[in-house]
Amino acid sequence: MQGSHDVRQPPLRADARRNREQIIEAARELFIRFGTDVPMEDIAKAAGVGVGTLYRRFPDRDELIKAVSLDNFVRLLEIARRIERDETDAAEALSKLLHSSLELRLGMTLTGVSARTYEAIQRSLEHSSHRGEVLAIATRLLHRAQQDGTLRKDIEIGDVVLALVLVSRLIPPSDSDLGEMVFQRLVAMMMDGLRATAKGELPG
Amino acid sequence: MQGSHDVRQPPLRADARRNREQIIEAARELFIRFGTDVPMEDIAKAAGVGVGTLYRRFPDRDELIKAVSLDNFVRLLEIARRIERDETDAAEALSKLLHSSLELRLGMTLTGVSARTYEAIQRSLEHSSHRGEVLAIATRLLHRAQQDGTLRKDIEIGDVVLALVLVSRLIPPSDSDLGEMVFQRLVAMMMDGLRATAKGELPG
Amino acid sequence: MQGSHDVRQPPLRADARRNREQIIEAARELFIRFGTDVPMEDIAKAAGVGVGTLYRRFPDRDELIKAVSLDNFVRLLEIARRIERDETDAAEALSKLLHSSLELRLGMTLTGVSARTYEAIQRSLEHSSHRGEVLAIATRLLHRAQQDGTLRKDIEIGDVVLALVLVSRLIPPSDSDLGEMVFQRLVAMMMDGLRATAKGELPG
Amino acid sequence: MQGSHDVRQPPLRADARRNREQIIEAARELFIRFGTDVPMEDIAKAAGVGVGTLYRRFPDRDELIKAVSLDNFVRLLEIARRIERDETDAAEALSKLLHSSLELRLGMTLTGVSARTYEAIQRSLEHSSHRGEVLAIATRLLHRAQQDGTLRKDIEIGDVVLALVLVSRLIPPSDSDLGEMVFQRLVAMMMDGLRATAKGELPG
DNA sequence: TATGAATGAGCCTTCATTCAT
DNA sequence: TATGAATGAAGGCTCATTCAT
Repeated sequence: MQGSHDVRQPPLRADARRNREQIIEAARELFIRFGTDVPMEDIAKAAGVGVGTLYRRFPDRDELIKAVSLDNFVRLLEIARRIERDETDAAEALSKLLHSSLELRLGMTLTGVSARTYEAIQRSLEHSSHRGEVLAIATRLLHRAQQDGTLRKDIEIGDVVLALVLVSRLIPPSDSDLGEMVFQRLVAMMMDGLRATAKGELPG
Repeated sequence: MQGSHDVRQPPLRADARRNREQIIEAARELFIRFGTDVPMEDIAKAAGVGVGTLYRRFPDRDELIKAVSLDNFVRLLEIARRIERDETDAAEALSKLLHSSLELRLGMTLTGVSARTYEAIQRSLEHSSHRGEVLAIATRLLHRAQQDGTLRKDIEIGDVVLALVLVSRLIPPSDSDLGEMVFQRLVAMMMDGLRATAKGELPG
Repeated sequence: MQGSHDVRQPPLRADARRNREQIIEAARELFIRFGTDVPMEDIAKAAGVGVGTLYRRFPDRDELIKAVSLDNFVRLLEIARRIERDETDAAEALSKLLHSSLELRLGMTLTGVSARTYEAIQRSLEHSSHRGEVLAIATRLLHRAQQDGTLRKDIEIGDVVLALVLVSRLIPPSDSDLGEMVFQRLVAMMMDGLRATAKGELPG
Repeated sequence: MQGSHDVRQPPLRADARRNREQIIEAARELFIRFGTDVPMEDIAKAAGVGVGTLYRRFPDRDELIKAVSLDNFVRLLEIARRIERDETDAAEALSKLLHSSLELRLGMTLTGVSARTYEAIQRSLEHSSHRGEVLAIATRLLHRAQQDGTLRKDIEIGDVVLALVLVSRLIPPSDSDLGEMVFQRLVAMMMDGLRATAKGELPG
């Protein structure tokens, strides 16, 4: 699955395709830094195109958000597959997956996105299919780790996902190395919370 | 919380004071639900006053955000003091503090707040003083818990704060009981990550 | 019914009311000259207010069109009543009514108004009530004229209305006196078409 | 109508010519239904070509309007000639001419056409030549009818033209048969207004 | 030559803030 | 002092027109 995002459309012309990718790239960047309500014009400028081009490709802001979000999942899926294939220690694999999601800022702050839009995005076919596959991989990893005895038995994949979403939503604290470090510690702590040695009782 | 939030101002008349409180209350509510960029007019309406009144009290949006944020810390400080006084188990106390912050949605999503503003808020005198006191309490609790051997020794108060901010920033997951439960599990997991039994090495 | 256009609203402040009237006046003028799709900003400017004010009063273009249209009918109703009261010759009265409608450009070209909007306007309560009253008067006049034997018996009020709408939709041929004259001749001709002496058979 | 509408151009290739005609046809259709300010892209799509092709044929919207309008007159002229040749009763011939214009929606609402453009169109050579011929025919018919004593003597060709423009500008009343009927009655009434039996005095 | 992508000007609308009542 | 009206800057989006493929 290397990339054809559009279904049932005549393939884009080479230049149009390049534009599309630049727009998504620029949008991801700006969404992460300023939230999903940055001016469309800024996105267009960052992508090196006019607003018109942006709107031709993505009829409105929601479509663009959806596209960026989908693109994120496409990348993550690729990563998840590689991790599952290459990493034998299941708990370690899960940890790597968490880190990767973080790097993608997968749960970028969806500033100003209405609940309706959010649901729509989630429900979109391709989106949910990719998400489903990533989840399937994560679930397999979790189960293996639980059977290995490295992760506690009373957690479910939902707990992992929530942690992930949560962390990735953190506004990057000024891009500094310090910020990076803070992230790392946090993830490490959370992983510790997931381990089999943990003693607390989980509610629910 | 013995009252006058403003320094060096003649105390407000009773009705003016009531207005001020209603505005802060309404703003907190709307900030949590829709982000800090809700229309000022909506806030005024929710508070039952005209925009003019709102602006008389808070010269601009940033002032209002600052005020709501400060008000949050005032409340939290009160809670923190009570917890420290009443709860003998330090780790448990820290856990309660985490939960309370959560309930206040302390780190309400500061949508659209520029980094500059954010810093300004943080630096503001009263603000930092309250925050400092809460932090001091949390630090005492952490140290006690570490000496008790209930929390691991390689964490610092910053880790706790980050966890706290993080969790409190969660978009309220649709107000349902399920959402509540999800919260609880997450916090429990994080607490487990903080415990002395945890085995991982923290980076940094 | 001298003028309170808003139902169930607190009465507007004096200045606001004046603005409202100026806006309607300006809009009527520009709608007639350039169609109902003139830039809102031009209307605001012509009314001597900012766009914001215009939008505060009329949430969107359709509301403005509706208001202008209603205002037209309010005026026409007043005129119709006076004519019915003062003019004893029924055919002459009808002719005068035609001329008045014309002067109001009652059927100003509703450029770019969607069918949906158009219907909505027609259906609006106040609108249809006013229109209904004008129609009632016109119908009475027509019947009287038919009994007098001055107007032909095979026409109905709908024929008159259509003629009226039609004529008033004519783009004013460059405001000249010539244009005025042309109008007059046309109406005269149409009246002749309505008279009892006419010999043609009407289809339908 | 022996074909080349453009003067002093090499005749178009067969396919180009077909494109041209399809565009004019589509434009007429859309102009009538939505006014002359429909998006150019819609016209192109309806004609089954790309916008580029449309612009190659008609450098801008005004040219297209002019072309459609001219095409209308070309057709009308043909009709007028046939009517004059075949219909012996002059008043009846005039009536038929009115109806034909109506069917062509000759005076389609020139939404958003600036006065300047409008004048330009009128003045254009071919346009005025065709219009001139139609007018000449209409004038001959009018005179004949006046001498026959079937039409009143105080009207001029301009009155007829105005009536015609007027009627043809009617927004197609929802395509229904009822709408058709309404048209017919109106034209009949106007013809009656033109007849010699009419008694009114025309101003001017 | 035909196509449809890209551009950007222009209008629409919202809303923070100011100010008359 | 409280209110809500007025302003205008800013961002959204559309579409006429140009231009690369």
